[in-house]
Amino acid sequence: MEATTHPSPLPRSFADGVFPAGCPSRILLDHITSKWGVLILLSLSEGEQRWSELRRRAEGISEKMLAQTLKTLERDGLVSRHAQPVIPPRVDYSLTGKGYELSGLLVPLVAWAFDNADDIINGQSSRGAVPGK
Amino acid sequence: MEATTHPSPLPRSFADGVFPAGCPSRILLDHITSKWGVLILLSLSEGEQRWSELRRRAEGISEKMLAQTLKTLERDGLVSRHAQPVIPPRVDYSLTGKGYELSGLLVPLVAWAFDNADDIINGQSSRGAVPGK
DNA sequence: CGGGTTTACTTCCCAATAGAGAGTACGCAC
DNA sequence: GTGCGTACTCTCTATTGGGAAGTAAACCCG
Repeated sequence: MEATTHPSPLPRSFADGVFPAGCPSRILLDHITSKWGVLILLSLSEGEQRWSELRRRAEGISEKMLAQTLKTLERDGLVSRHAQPVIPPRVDYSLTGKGYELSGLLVPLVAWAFDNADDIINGQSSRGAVPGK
Repeated sequence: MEATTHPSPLPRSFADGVFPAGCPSRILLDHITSKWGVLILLSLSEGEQRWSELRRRAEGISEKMLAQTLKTLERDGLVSRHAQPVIPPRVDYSLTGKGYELSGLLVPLVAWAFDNADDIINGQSSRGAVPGK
């Protein structure tokens, strides 16, 4: 269906067969497109923030998931953690270089979702329903 | 790399407080950044494909999740479903206009993940481990 | 002409995962 | 010494996802 030409040429690599299950790309993709991963990367793209701030901004996240997501992103070298040994504890999180690179790609995606969300999600009453969702 | 300035100015809307849990943007974002949603949108960005083709290309997906994901994306108006009443059945899926728009934003993200995956995922032995993952 | 094959699903069951909420450590103000 | 505040971790339960089998109906094979 070459009618309109594709938005951008894909590297041949995922043209056929996408990429194998369990390969590094899949793993990384799962981390950064995870429900909370996106929100945290997005939030951090505004600058350094501490735990409690992130918790507030990623509204609805549980502490368990915040901890887990941050740990994963830190391990991936996308966010860096700076803990000050004071009491009560204070830990600041920020994006690394790679994290910023990534957030630059994430932002337009989220912006698009934001712009189109109302159109798409509301006014879908007569278009066939998925049971659970 | 943009040392200190942000990659792109975010709409004020998600600058503070991100967006509320359960709002349309969140729902849509969850659909399109879901593990399988990304892969299917990406695969379809190459053109119309039938069920069995998608199943093969999104390696590792279960039939249940393929059905569910396609249903969600169709409901969101991102993919369109064209069923031919033949036996054995033949159903073709393709992106809608909005779907193409979206895939144009998704592709660079996936390409980035693809390029950085090896660096990031391999060679992370000494950097602290997350239990399950 | 009976049986196997093919395709696009749906349903059921169980394992894995996410979420809610309580628990913890520690210093400080009162 | 009681209580607060922060950044976690732990445990228990709710939700979700994968695997496999089931289904319909035209076709090919022998």
